Amino acid sequence: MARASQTHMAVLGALSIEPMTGYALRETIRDVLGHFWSESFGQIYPALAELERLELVERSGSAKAGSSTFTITAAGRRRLRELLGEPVQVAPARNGLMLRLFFGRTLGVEACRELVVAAEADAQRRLLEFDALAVQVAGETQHAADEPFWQLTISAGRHSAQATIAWAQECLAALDEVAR
Amino acid sequence: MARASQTHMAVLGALSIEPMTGYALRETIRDVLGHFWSESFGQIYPALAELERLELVERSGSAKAGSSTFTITAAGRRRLRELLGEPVQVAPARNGLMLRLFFGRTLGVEACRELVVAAEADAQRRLLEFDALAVQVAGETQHAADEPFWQLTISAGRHSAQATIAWAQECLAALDEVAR
DNA sequence: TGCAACATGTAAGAGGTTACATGATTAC
DNA sequence: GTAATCATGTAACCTCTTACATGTTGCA
Repeated sequence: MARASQTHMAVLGALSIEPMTGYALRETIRDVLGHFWSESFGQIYPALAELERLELVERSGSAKAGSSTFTITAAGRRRLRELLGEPVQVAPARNGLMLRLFFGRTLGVEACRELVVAAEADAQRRLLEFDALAVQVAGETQHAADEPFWQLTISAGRHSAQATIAWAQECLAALDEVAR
Repeated sequence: MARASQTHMAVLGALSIEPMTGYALRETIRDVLGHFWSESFGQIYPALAELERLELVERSGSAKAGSSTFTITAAGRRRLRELLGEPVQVAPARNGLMLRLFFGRTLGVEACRELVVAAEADAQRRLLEFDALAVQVAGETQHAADEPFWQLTISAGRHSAQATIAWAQECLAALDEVAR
């Protein structure tokens, strides 16, 4: 059995919702999974070719004609279930903001403050996005069976953004203490 | 000017606290920066060689002798300040747990529940770690000037863990609704 | 004496991004 | 007609991890 591929999981997953072109696949991943997943063109097309070779997806219309739609096969759905059941791979932590704050004495209090303010603003923006997204998903009646699961991921984003905002405010108070 | 390197930032940063061997460097990064940063051996040694070539660190004792200590130079400290001042690079999001929950209808409610329970347990464990870490850092009088900054990163970890716990509990309630 | 931990490095390869090349279709 | 968008793919390159090879030091 081929080894687990996270890209295959994302691509098969997206195609399990509805058939689409490679281009639309990328847009869907960016717009729908964007707050917790990403794939680039350089990954998507080779993945589709590989999945086609394995008969996990089917292509209708030729690539030359400018546009071909990919549909997940029954074997593809089985493979998707298999991939989803594999242990979650935790990506090694790499948080550039925390690295800078850790060396805050060298970076300087003012620069730290700016980074924290920017992080808070970004979290506020994300919070608004999640609010809008939750309403939008709730209104899509054609995906009613998926909706509760999708709301879980939106809720996770919201909790994360709120935590960032609370932390940032605590941070700014602490940095005031340091500056004094 | 050489382009920004995140690994150089982490290595120079760690050496700015105290001189050490490559091996100790890896242990320090894992134990001290571990909850928000990681570097592997395969990155650290080439980075040290490159930094030595650029005269940003100095090696005392030869590699052949089995052990050499690396010390940051004045130019190294300047370079570190420069690197810390560069814009934070945001890594593309890749959250395997969220991807699985998003396709929860295919994965199944029970498997989702197990993933969420595991995520909550992990967050609880991290919370205890942060509590211990905060006390430990507060007790290290030799790093008094760095301490407030280090506490900021610990506080971020704590907020993040707490958010995960709150989310997980909400999640389990929502999954009960779905299962019913 | 032999094992565990300390220490340094290299090589192979997976995985991923970016830029480029190319062309079709649609809207103005 | 021409610009923007849709669409497919490749190539170069970079980063990072893993496994391997090698040797030293301390200690039970």
